[in-house]
Amino acid sequence: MAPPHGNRLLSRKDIEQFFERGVHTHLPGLCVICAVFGFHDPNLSLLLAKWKGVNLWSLPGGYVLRRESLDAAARRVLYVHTGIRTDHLKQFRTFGGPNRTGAKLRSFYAKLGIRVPADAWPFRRIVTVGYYAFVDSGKIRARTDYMLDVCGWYPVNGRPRLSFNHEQATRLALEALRGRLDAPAAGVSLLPKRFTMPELQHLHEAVLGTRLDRRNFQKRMLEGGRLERLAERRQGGAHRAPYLYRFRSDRPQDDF
Amino acid sequence: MAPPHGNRLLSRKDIEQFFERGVHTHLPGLCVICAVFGFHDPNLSLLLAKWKGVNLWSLPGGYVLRRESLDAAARRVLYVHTGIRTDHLKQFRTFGGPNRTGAKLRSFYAKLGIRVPADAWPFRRIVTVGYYAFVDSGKIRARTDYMLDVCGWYPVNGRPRLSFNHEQATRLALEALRGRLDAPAAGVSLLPKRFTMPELQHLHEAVLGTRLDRRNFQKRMLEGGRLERLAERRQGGAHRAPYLYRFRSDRPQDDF
DNA sequence: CCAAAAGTGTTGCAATTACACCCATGC
DNA sequence: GCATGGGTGTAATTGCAACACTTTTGG
Repeated sequence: MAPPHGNRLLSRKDIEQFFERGVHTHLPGLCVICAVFGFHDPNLSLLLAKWKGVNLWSLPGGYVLRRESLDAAARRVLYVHTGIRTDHLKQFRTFGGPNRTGAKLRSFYAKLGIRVPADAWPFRRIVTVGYYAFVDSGKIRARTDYMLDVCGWYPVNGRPRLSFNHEQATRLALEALRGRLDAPAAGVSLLPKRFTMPELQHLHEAVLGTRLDRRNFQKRMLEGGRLERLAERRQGGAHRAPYLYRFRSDRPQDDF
Repeated sequence: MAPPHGNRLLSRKDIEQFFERGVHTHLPGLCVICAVFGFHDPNLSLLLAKWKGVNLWSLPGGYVLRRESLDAAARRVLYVHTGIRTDHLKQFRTFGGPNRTGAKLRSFYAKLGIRVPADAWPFRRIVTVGYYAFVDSGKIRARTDYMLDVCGWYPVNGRPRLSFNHEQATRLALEALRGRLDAPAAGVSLLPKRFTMPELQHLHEAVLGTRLDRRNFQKRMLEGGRLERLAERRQGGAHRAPYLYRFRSDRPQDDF
């Protein structure tokens, strides 16, 4: 995955350029949003951004270039706003009500002192393709581009209230994520190469929002032989040392 | 659902108008397609259209008006091309590769003798929101608008090969349809108000593409008490007369 | 030595699958 | 009367959920 825009996040200049030339470089009337769920044992969080100078929280999102796929747009947009890279973005729904607009953004750009055409397409009706992803929020720190005051991880339960229709989008994305948990090797990419059974269990529990039985969980994970137990145990924690496991790499992993 | 365009299907004049004024009335770069599955005991079919004068088969599709939702666009588009109305269109996927274009359509309009701007947006890159539906192909006859030679039902296995990416879209739509079969009351709207258990079973078998056990099927359908058996039986067929059932209407039906 | 986490197997229930016989009807 | 489809119940299996005791480790 080549770094888009080099390694920079969006700058003020990028935004000004977008409003000057965006109609040539981007697909008008279309945007993508990314519901990025983060896991850091044992917590499930959501990547949220607060727009600079206004009381506006949302999922990270942005516009689609004329020469890139929607999937690539989701990856790039996530990167240029938050510095986060992932290849595991999946579509969950496209939103296209006639009253969905970016009208709220006008005052945002006004406060930043960025001159924008009053009728630029980002302020008018917009169709939004929703993506979700699941990453390790311990490893991955979010940065903030020029447009944002804050960008970071918030607990899924007890997060700021989101604007646009992102509350609804988040609910749908979480449902989609839950539906993927029974896939073989679900969640592997969020754990270190060698991980313990309790760690894997916490991941599942965080996503499902429920508690699971240790023994039944272990049985389910081991059946099918995708996991391999190592001789070694994880030392250093309090209490009895748990075994380490790793995923057998010879099998295809759909994963998150 | 108010009849769009009165009760007319698309005429030559509508198409000419679209290419003159469409940029004002429609959202550019966006279209919807409808994978409409039809059931007529015991066959599962798919609604397909052959474009006039060219060897081009596809799912029915069309463009989105500036003032309508995507869902409404899917309903309207289906109607104005095929005369079919349904409220049960559901989204299954949005396709947005950078090479998806309507370039093939240029020669189509040329053969029809319709003057179109060479660079009109329908020939350039287009993002497509896919919808699917499930209707009674016995009750519902498809008509053909001005653009089509043929529009009708074809067996899902053994249909003409589809252009654009509609083969892939059809596969994804069928998967989505199958996933809805375990919903309560799945498939009711495709059957007469009073129907027999074998009829309901054939419907499920057609969608799943497998055979089911009569007794187990009946058990599953009856548990939960959504079906009510009537005293009457369906007379007139060969062999033993099966009971009639109807759905209890006091319960919410998601259905297809 | 106590608290807290991790390892391990069995049992019971519920859901699903498999299966066989009788009945009604048309030809 | 026979072939065909429809009606019904039970037995076997499978999958899932519930559950208790022992081991290890740090404090």
